[in-house]
Amino acid sequence: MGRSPCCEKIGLKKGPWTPEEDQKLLAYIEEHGHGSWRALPAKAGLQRCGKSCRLRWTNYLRPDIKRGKFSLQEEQTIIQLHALLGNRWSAIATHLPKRTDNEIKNYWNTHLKKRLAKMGIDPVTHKSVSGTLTGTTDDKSSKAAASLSHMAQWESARLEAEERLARESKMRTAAPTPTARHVQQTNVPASTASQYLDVLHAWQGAKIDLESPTSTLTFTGSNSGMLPTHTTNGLEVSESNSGMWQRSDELEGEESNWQFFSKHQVLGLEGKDREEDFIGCEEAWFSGIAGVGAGFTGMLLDGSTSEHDASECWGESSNGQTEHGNQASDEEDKNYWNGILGMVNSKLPPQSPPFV
DNA sequence: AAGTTTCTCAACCGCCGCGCA
DNA sequence: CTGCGCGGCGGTTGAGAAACT
Repeated sequence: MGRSPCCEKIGLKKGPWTPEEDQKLLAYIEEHGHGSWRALPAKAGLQRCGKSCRLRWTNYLRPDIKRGKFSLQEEQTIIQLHALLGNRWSAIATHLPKRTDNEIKNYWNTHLKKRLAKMGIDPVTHKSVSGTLTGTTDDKSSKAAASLSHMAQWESARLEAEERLARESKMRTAAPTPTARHVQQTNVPASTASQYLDVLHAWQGAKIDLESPTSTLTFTGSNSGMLPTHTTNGLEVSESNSGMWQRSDELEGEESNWQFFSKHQVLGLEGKDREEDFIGCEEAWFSGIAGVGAGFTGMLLDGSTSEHDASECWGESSNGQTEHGNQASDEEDKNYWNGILGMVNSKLPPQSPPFV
């Protein structure tokens, strides 16, 4: 098409932004909004192209950005969503408030991908490479993988529906805010919520139809939707090996917010900061969320493998070297895992069967 | 202590889809 | 209907930092 470049290549600065440039950009946007990115640099007195300004703003200067280490919960969410969505970083970012797609992409490429690979999980397919991970059976693996595939298809359809609804709502209302893409998928106008819900109901319905051998879903009525509850081999807190999608109706009145609750949240471990001494639990989670492994719950419940596998996960040191053979012999590790189990047990609803 | 390798992440590049004229 | 401009997205790069030899 012979399109012109996004900006004049000559005379524009590239590379790292200086504090002065940041200040200029920040001051301008705070006063005027960004408006047209293409026109912004000249107005703000910056020798940058609009694209560079937009990137700097969205990835760094925006006030609603959370920086620093990813929490364990965020890591789990990223892996879960990547298994469902693939490299759709912007879609993944909509599920991680205050994180940018660029940051998530970087974190995946530099940390999570390597760790999954190291554990014998293909970071692309999220399937076990060897098929022997954590002693899982082939039968379990294939069923879990099939289930995940269904979920991926439905999540994809759901996202498309959300995008469509967002577009429709945009047509009906005023122009969206500059950061609309970060809002559009969670906040749905009441006028379109019913359509949105159709998709979500179908999504939930399909999950019922999946007839997972390890999970059944029941629904209890709520004011405007369904709230899935779970019974998994008599344990009510685990759906498949991953977590659960839940809708929160109480947040914004008529607005519906769908949210993925990780297993740790379901189990009552949410809010625990990622600490060095939490790596073992983290690794256990990785084994579970692979979609093909025995799962965190499985490891905890399966007496024949639980402590062994958990200890192997725990054995991974911070320098990235997997210390095979450093098993449950360490008394500290035992205490640690007992502590985790105790925490899990203490946070379970009274009617839930205890871990053994 | 110095050189080399590896890791991290901000920033860039190019393509794509949408909206407008 | 078509072409163009723009914003957004995902892949990639490269400079600096950290780790290793």
